[in-house]
This record gives sequence, C-alpha cells and structure tokens, in this order.
Amino acid sequence: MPDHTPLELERFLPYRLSILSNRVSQAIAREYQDRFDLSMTEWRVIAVLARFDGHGLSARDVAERTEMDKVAVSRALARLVAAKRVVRRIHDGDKRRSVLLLSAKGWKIHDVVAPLARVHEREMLALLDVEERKVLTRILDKLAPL
Amino acid sequence: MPDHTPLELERFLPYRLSILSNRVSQAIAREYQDRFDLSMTEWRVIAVLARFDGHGLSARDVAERTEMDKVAVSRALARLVAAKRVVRRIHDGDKRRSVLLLSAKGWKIHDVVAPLARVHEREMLALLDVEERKVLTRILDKLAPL
DNA sequence: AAATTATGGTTTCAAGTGAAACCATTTGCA
DNA sequence: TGCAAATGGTTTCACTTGAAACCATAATTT
Repeated sequence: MPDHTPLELERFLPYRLSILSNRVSQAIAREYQDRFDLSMTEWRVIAVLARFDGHGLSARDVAERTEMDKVAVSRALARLVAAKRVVRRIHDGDKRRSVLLLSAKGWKIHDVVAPLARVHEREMLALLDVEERKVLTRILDKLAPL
Repeated sequence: MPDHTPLELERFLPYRLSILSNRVSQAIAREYQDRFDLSMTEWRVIAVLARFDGHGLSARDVAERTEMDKVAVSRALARLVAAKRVVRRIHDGDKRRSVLLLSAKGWKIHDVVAPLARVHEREMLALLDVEERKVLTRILDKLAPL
C-alpha cells in the first residue's frame, strides 16, 4: 500500500521561506518602482556602487557582489546609465572592462533609498524579540554563507 | 552634507532572505524539473490536492492554499490535466467551479516527491542546532503568519 | 423575472528572465 | 610572434510571468 502521507506545505521550510521572501521583496520592489522608477536589481546595483565607491567596480564585480547574473546586471546598468544615474567609463589598459560610478543623481537616489531600506528592515525586526533577532542572523550565516 | 552611509547589502535582511530562498528554491525546482518534468508551481498544486484529498478543491481554493495567483494556478492545472496527473470535473450546481482530484498518476508522483521534499528540508535543518530550529519556526510564524 | 454585479477561470499582451550565441579584447602558450 | 583559449559584456531567442481584459455562470437587486 502506497504511502500517501501528504506534505503539509504550510509547514514546509523551503515553501515558507519563499513565501516570506516574496512578500517582503514584493512590497519593497513595488515601493521603489512607484516612487523612484527603480527596479530591485537596479537598486542593488546602486547599493554596491555606493558601498564600494572608489573601487572602480566593473559590471562583473557588481554581478558577483549582488549574486545576480551578468545579463541582469548588464540590463540594469543600461537603464541606469540611460537615466544618468550611473556613469560608465572604460578601464585603462583593458578595453573590455567598464568602470562604474554613481553620478550625483545616483547618489541622490541612494541617499533617499538607503534609509528607506533600513526602515523596512527595522519594521521587520520589530516583530521579533532580541533573542530571535540574534538567532536569525546566525541562521542566515549558516544557511546562506558568504 | 549628504549622508552617504552605504547600505551593506550582504547584511540587509530582505536581501539575505531572498538570496537564501532563491538558492533553495532553485536547487529544488531544478531537480523536480529534470527528474519529473514538474515545475515548482505544479508540485505545489499536487501537494495541496494530496493534502486536501476528498475536499473537492477548486482552482480558487488551490490558489489560496498555495499563495499563488490564479493565472499561475490555471496554467499549472492545464499542464497537470494534460499530463493526466490531475482530473478535472465540474462542480454540481455551479458550472463555473472545477473540482480537482489527483489521478493515480498524480498520486504516484506525489508519493515519490513528498519524501524527497522532506529530505531536502532535513538537509537544511541538519545545518542548524536544536535551538536554532525551534527559533526559526517561531520567526517564520511571526513574520509570515497563516 | 430582468438587469446588475460578482465570481471562477482562461486568454491576451507586455514586460522580465536565463541560456546560449555572440563580439571585442586580452591572456596563455607553442 | 602568432594562435588558441579565456574573459567582459551585450544581444538574441524562447520561455515565464502578472495585469488586465475577457467569457461564462451565479448571486443580488429591483
């Protein structure tokens, strides 16, 4: 007799994770889209360019730092450059490589969105107590290192 | 002077959550695809139909239970019915509503995939200690209730 | 009962996505 | 030095996806 023991989706970890992550990302993405005409991937690009300002990051570096594939990054950059939020130069001595910098416009977006992002994070953390927050960080370190 | 305090993406909670969730989902989805020609959404449909067997679920019910939108469910069902993994009848007394049931074929898939899913979950949990597991559940209950 | 509104479900359309092909340049090596 | 392989980046193609329009049926209002 076959084992029909059903999987309880709503207690299944990968499922719950994906629900949570989708809800959070959706909410944030929608806000960035509406208020700044900025996609999630574009925002991530801006965030790393801000963080590693002065390092002269290339598109490849950005892809690595954001865990997005290079096609996504290429497209996000195309839009950001077109909107003059990012300046693209060419690397001295390697004409394949681009050197990416936030423009003044890009910094302005960053300076508004970054605090906003932190608010979102705080709202989320506000639902947890101190211990839960600590353990959550530890869990993420273990499950998705780097 | 503007505040350029950069957002550290790799410590930003929504970002980390999305990375983790994507990695896990991707790995699982790929396996189901390769081994059973089954998409993630199709698997979720099968899982709820198995779980609520005998309840005569409609497509709408499935959408609710899986937190997927009705378009996704409609398409998943179309494929599942075409593959004879799900049987679709029409509700007595409401000709709009469908009544969905797993076929023998559908049950067979379920009986193989459900244990496999549990293995995936266990592998994940194996990286955590007992306390972390308990707290993780609590965190998910708080952040993504229902 | 006729007319309006709501509901279950599918289709359509536009946008987003990844894989693979591609181009230019650079690196490694015979 | 010259030629094959590798690398940074963009484009193409086929597929997925969500929003809105849509169709049929049911429920509600008058």
